Amino acid sequence: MSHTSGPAGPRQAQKLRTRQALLSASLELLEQQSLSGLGLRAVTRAVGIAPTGFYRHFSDIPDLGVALVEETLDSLHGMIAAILAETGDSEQRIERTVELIAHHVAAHPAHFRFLVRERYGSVEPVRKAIAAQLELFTEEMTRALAADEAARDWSDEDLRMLGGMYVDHMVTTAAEFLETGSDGIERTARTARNRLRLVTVGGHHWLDER
Amino acid sequence: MSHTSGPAGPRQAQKLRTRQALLSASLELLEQQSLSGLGLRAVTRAVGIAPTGFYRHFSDIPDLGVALVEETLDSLHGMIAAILAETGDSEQRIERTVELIAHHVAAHPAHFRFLVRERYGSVEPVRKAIAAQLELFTEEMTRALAADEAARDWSDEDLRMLGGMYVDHMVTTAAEFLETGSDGIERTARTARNRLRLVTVGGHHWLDER
DNA sequence: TGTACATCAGTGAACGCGCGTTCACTGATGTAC
DNA sequence: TGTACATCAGTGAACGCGCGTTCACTGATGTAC
Repeated sequence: MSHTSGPAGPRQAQKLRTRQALLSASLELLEQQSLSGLGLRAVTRAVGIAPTGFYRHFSDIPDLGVALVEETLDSLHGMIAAILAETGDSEQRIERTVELIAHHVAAHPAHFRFLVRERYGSVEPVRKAIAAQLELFTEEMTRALAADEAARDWSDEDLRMLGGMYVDHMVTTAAEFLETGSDGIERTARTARNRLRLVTVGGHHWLDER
Repeated sequence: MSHTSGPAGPRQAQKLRTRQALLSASLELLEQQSLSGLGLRAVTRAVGIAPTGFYRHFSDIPDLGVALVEETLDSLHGMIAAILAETGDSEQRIERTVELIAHHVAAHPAHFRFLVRERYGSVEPVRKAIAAQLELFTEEMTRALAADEAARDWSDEDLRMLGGMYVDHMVTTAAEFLETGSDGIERTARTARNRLRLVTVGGHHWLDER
């Protein structure tokens, strides 16, 4: 084995491909059911390997679930980075934020469905992994807020609360886009923008009323 | 059969008691797993009747789930009524609201766990039933907000958005209380109060910035 | 009130099915010399 | 480069188990007269 990554011959590469196939087949099956109802046999059947092959990659379904969290939250991370990169006045940023959420949800519906469903699901390791990742996003969001001069007199705790509200709002909005048929998208987007506006207005006057 | 309720002899009464036992045993089992993983045999075993007895009360597990939603959301309705009945200035109402949420969650943890877990769970009829009930709460909350003179110039849509934020906040806060060990309760409560304050401040200045 | 019949909540045996896991295996890939 | 041995991703048979559902049933409760 080399220092960090090990050899990467054809065998290793094939193993990775199979692992990836297991993950994406699972994600697809999870559009219709929750992780606790997903069977190892169903997953291997979808991929086209024998049931026992599963154990070469994961010890059980919760273990696969945790791996899915990591894959899935890369999606969300990309979205957050895109949102934070937006410039312009707050109204423009609000509009772009909601557009970006709608776009990312439409591009990766299975990722978001999994995230929303398992966030409070019954598989503890997965719940924990999601909570940890959302925690990281809150920190990232909070740092971005702290860099804004409008927040120079905010306490750390208040900034974190605000960052948490934005992250929560993103997840809630993503869930609403998933539930809404294509005809309700504009109504959902309008409500999402108004909620962001309300929070922003509250933020502008936060220090006045402390 | 009489006009509305039918006869209520010992047989009917016994049937109702068994039905109730099925519902509460299910709720207890659901603290550890999600509805899609709950088995009809596990439920009847917990109650002490034969598996086939289940069908005298429900056609399947999703059907029982929908009945659970109704029972569970009576809890939430009681909480909302108590919150709306609060008087005093907004700071006092915020404090009482968070206290009431903490108290109701501690008193009916299984109800809230079920609600939070199945809200975006994989059993469609249950998801639909929860969404419909939360919709009713949003309307109730919106009517209460509309009665407040501070909201006399708000549009219906904006009031509804605000009502939805309050309902969402309650559910989110309930979920947080459930996830938090007893040592984090005060921290969770403080964050919940601050979020309510932020939304309230935003509401006070909403019309200024329109 | 007493009798004869109807209802129906709960029973228990039986079924076929898909599940997770074990085990010894195969054969292509990797490695040491 | 060639050879001999090691590794290990994927196989396939077998297992015991709990599941949901069917069916004909029992016996207490309900009802008509």
